[in-house]
Amino acid sequence: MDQIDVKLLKLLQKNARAPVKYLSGEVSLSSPAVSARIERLERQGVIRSYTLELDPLQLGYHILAYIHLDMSPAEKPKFIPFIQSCPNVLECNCVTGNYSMLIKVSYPSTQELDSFIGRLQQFGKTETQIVFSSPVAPRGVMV
Amino acid sequence: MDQIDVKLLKLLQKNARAPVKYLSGEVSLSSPAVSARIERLERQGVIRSYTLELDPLQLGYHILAYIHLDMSPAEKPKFIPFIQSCPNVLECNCVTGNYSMLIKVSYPSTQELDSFIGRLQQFGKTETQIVFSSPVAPRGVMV
DNA sequence: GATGAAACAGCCGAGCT
DNA sequence: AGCTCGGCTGTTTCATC
Repeated sequence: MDQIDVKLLKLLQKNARAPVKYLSGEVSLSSPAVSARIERLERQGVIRSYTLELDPLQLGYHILAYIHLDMSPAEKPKFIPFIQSCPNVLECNCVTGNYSMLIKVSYPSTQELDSFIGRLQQFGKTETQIVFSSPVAPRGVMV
Repeated sequence: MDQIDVKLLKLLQKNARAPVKYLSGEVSLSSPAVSARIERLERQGVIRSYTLELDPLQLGYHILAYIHLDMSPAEKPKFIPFIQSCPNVLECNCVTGNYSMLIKVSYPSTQELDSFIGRLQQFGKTETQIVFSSPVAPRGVMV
């Protein structure tokens, strides 16, 4: 992991479909050399995957919310498979503090969100925060 | 936006570098037809960008945390530019409830996190939750 | 939206430093 | 041993139907 790797990651983060030829010009290396570096970063697992950033609104997801769930540890074995099977769950984190789970969800309307919260309450007490705006839109770590 | 568009988005979400030829086979269309659809989705803004999913740990980011910030609305004009200029801020949302801002950050260690929280406190009261584990790792909306 | 042709990029070899 | 330059294959894109 040297400075050239970092630069390649930055460039690919901006556009994951950037041609190797373009990248090689930016870092002043040959195409095969860049190819080999990218392949290594993939093998090492630094690059987990190439993915899309989509517009939730255009896909009909108008409601973004964070749900805090206060759950007893005994529920966890049941909770984990459940939460992983929910397609609208964008993120679920086990965190410090009273509300032990922090869940990020996206739904077409508050109606579906409410229904989901209802199902969540079998695991514990919830507290929901609706997102109004995002001064910093979700993004990956900066390399 | 028909079912073919949805399928293309799903495939690209799994691998944004998938060749058009492969995609065209999956949806039983010709390459130019698929190319045109992708181009349209880009123009419409459904596809915001092609990006990478990176491993934060391999990049030295060992601490992931959510910070709740209780800020008076008067501070907002100063706060927004500040938070947008912080490279370690992965996300910043304006939410309902007392703690009006929910900020997701990533730092190499608790030391840097603590220093950041110190700077945040000029804007209001904070409450921090460290992430232990992520049963559902951050992901985009499912199409 | 499909087909065929041209341009382009990516891959793999050989030669070089 | 690693990098750079060459040719070859496969993919993308454009014009036409």
